[in-house]
Amino acid sequence: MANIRDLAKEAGVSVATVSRVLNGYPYVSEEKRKAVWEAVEKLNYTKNIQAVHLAKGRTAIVGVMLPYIHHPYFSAIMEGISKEALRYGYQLLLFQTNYDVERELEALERLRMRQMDGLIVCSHEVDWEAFAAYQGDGPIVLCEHVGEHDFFAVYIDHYQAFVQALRYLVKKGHRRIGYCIGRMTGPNSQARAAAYQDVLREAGVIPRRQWIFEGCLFLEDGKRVIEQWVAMEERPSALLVTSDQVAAGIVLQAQRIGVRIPEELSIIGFDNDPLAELLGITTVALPHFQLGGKAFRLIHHWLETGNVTRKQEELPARLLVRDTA
Amino acid sequence: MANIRDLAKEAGVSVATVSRVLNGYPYVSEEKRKAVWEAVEKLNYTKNIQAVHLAKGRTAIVGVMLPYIHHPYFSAIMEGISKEALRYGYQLLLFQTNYDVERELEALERLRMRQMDGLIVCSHEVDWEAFAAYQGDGPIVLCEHVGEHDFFAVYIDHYQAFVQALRYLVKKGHRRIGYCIGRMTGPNSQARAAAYQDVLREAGVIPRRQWIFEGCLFLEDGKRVIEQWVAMEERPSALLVTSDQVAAGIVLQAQRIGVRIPEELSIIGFDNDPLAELLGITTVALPHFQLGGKAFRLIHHWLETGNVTRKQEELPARLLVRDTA
DNA sequence: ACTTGCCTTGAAACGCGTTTCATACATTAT
DNA sequence: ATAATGTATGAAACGCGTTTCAAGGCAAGT
Repeated sequence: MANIRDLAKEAGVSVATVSRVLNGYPYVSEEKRKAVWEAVEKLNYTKNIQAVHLAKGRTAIVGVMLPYIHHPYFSAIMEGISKEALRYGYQLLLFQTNYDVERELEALERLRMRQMDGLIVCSHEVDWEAFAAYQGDGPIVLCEHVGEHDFFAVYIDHYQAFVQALRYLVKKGHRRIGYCIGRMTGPNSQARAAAYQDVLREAGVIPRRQWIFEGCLFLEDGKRVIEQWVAMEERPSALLVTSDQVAAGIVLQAQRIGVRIPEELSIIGFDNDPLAELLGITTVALPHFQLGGKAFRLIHHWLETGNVTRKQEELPARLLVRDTA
Repeated sequence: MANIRDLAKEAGVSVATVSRVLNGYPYVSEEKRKAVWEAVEKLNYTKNIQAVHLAKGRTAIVGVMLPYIHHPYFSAIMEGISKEALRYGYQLLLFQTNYDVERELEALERLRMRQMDGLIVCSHEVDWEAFAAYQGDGPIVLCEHVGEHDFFAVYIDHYQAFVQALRYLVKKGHRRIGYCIGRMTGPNSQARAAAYQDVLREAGVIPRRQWIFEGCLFLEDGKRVIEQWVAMEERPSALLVTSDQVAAGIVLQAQRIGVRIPEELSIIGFDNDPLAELLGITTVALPHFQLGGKAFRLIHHWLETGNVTRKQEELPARLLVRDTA
């Protein structure tokens, strides 16, 4: 593989001049410019991007940490990130963590090793101190509510979103309300748990632990939930379901086994997945795609200018009433 | 940021010795080894991975080219790739192309620039010559049927899969058969088109151009298809739908607008998405996850050993008869 | 005629970890 | 005692593009 020095020799100029030509800098005579391009052609030269990265000290790569890519929620955020990254000529490095703390730390470690210029965290399990420890190593932007923690983030106010949906159910007369969630830890989940406690207390209802269904991420989980629900002695009359995929699973399986929705069980999903629309599922619409886009733009702006105006940005969620609640 | 020379000075050894310690090579006295680790601690040193990449000439990064990540088909392949990549300590660089030839070429160009050690192509639009032109720049593995073309690939035989499903429909008495597909170009699509021609001709039926629905990728497209179907004068009695997402869209919308499936219209999906299972959609199960895993293992083996035993590997597809056909 | 300023150009340093090669000493085999 | 091995260690080269700095040339300004 030819390198820049071979080019210089071939074109009869210095490496500095070659570099200038290759990068389109001014102050090179037309004659030498031509000679360099001819050498490029002749030697079939291509830049070694690794050398560029080392020399420049930056890579134009942003890392994306997420638990699973094969989930509409995360792939939608990713799509949003990806679109913007493309626009600004950045590459994306994927860190699929499966919520394994080891892997999350590995991603942070890679930031510190300068494998990428910044990191977007879609969701995490590792504690806040870990992020704090890597703050000096490059921009980190979260796609989750960070509360009191001093991080850069673009997020949906899941507390408010949950409150909104819960109040709607309460107003409709529901008192036995439960919810389905992916996991109990994580900032989004905790905000939701808080909202659940608060609204139910406000309505004078005692929240029940067994009305919270954990591990609800995929369609199949919805099937499981409705089957558990059927087997319960005291059943909730309404469920908030933090993923439309799961909500769809519930609705479809309910239909199969003859549970009437919303008469016997009201369902409010989250995301506004096309599936929810098609099934007429009442849902809280969340702007995942924009979330990803904004997260990228935030980190990009940070990288390019070195400073950021807003540390945090909140995106709206809105309840779309359809047929299931 | 401290570098390896600072470490050497601090520990009172040479850079070569530091490198040996950092990489766990033998032939370093316990004493110096300790001194180096202490210096690492004291100076809070971390390797600059860019320098490692340049020095080693490899990055342990594999690129993945796909049109959209926000689609179950591709995100499932990605998940398979990702799982294996993690296992072997590789990073993944995402190239989302949207089937834009420019972007596909950009990915290939990055391979040539050595941004990554190899490239996995999940689906592409660019012509075969383009790939051929980059063959010397690193391992390229396709996740599509490559036919006569001399590339490395792991794929599902879509011709056979289509034949299988079509013959089933023919045997069931269908003569007016159509299909839904993402796009007409691309090797998988062409294999399917060929199968469609062949089986219909074999059954003595004339294939009709208007019974082929293009641009079918997402759930919403299914909705569109069934609406078009209703408006047709001569309707097919059965549709092969190359994505369960689309098939689900068809089935659900059909249910809404009162089209009886399979009585009025039989549907066979592809993928065996959980959604298909839940909806009882007859489908051709495709092992996407394994496909991704095998693609990664193939490229990995190639990278590590420099040679490959098999150039191509075929994965099976099998028809799962459920309720819609 | 002389200063100021812009255009061109190249040598050399820089970013930083890896690897090769030579050297020096301590063992073990003959 | 001598040759043959093995262990330990550092200097220097290497991978390769970018960037700084100094210098020479030339035209416009005074």
